[in-house]
Amino acid sequence: MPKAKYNYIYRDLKEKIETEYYAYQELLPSEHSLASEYGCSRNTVRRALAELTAEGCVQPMHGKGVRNIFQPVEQTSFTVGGIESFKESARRNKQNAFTRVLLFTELSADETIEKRTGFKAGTELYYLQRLRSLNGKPLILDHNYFLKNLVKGLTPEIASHSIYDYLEGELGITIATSKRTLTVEHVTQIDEKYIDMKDYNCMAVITSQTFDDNGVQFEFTQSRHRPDYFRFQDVATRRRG
Amino acid sequence: MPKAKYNYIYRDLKEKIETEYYAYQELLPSEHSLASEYGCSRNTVRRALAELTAEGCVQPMHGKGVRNIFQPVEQTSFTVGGIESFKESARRNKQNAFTRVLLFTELSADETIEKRTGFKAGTELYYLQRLRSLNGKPLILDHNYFLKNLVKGLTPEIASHSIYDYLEGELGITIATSKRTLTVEHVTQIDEKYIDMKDYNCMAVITSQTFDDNGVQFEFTQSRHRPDYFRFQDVATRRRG
DNA sequence: GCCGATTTGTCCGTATGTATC
DNA sequence: CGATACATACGGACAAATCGG
Repeated sequence: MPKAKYNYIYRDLKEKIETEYYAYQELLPSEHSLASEYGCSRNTVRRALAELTAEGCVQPMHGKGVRNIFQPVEQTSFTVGGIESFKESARRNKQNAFTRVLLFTELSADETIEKRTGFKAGTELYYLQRLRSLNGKPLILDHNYFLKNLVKGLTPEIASHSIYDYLEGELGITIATSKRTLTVEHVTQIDEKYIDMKDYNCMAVITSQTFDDNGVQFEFTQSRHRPDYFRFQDVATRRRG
Repeated sequence: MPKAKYNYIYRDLKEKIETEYYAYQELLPSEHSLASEYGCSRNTVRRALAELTAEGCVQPMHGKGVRNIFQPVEQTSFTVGGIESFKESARRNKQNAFTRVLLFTELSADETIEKRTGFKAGTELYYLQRLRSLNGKPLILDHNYFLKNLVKGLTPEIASHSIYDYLEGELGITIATSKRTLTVEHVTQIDEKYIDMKDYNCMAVITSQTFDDNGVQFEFTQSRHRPDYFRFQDVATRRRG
């Protein structure tokens, strides 16, 4: 969708990196030569490189060049990364996804909910519980709160497919950022009721607040994963100064 | 240390956001007016804003303005974020840190280690086990592998203080990026020997490969945290296209 | 050690496009 | 419609780091 030139260059470079057209640990062509290759300014090349740097695909070295440090990740379990719907994650992890809606209600936020979710008391919300299965095995239990004001006309039917498709496709909501916290918590009775926990007494828990492009929080979700099918990946860069 | 102008602007804006000089959900001054305020070009302001955006502090809105969406995080447990030494994390979390070196050896990587750590078989490594305590309670168990070639002259004495201080201060190594994977695993005998696990039978596990500014991996670490004192935070942005 | 060529890092001024109000 | 705001892109300038001769 974005017709931006830097975005095209970003995708092109990324493909050449992933397919090892540029070998691992090798230097990419200089910014100057990339600029003439793509017929653009050096700034535009630099912008594409900045994205690749943020993803940990390349490493720019002052005075030397830009090194390819991309390594493919193993995809054994269910890997979580950026903002994705369950469907998208499942497709990326090449797994068969199924969602069962356990609970679909509406409620008004009180002070307890405000403190936990970030929604002001009195706010009208949808509250859902959904059980996610991969290849037939129930492994993830989601508790979702959606802002009724913004996420209009939500139904159990939609919730059993993809709410994100509905938000972005039907309602024209632009999902912008998501603040996530990852913790490990004791299993609950609800967890044990729906998920075969084997001998684990803990769950990997992702809680997230998600905002649209107006800075309005429209979602709070707690996503509880069985440990052996959970993997979260991240590339961090060291902050100097 | 970075005397870059955009870095100064970034820090100045961040402080004004954190201290609510700019209120939550309010718009910042326009890029144009910030540029004249700081006596710089609009590009330089935009660069500072881009960093704040990546951190989830602000949200730029096309045609409208830039909204402050910073919310302070609760710091009850031990929160992990960017690349930090244990000491730095402890200071940020306002906790008293103590490190005990359980094991300090040298070894040569075999194929099992290569597969797990990313160090080629035959590579000479330091292998350490360290127990981390917060406010007197042992809570974290680290398994560290360091490249002997690069991390010269490591001693148990240094390992009991801060290896990162040693790397950056004494050896002049620049820490660049770290690829991290977060999983939840069963407790091991070693975990139970040193850490009071209460009734948890799982640990929050961060495994990380860390690279210097030449793209050379010099560290592989597995950091095992007791669940109730573990918290990982993250801001993700939705990728379009 | 010095010098010059190359490469990335920072910054500027300007122009144009697009969305909002 | 015009004014304002952010988004993209260009070309140029100089600084800082690296490397080879």
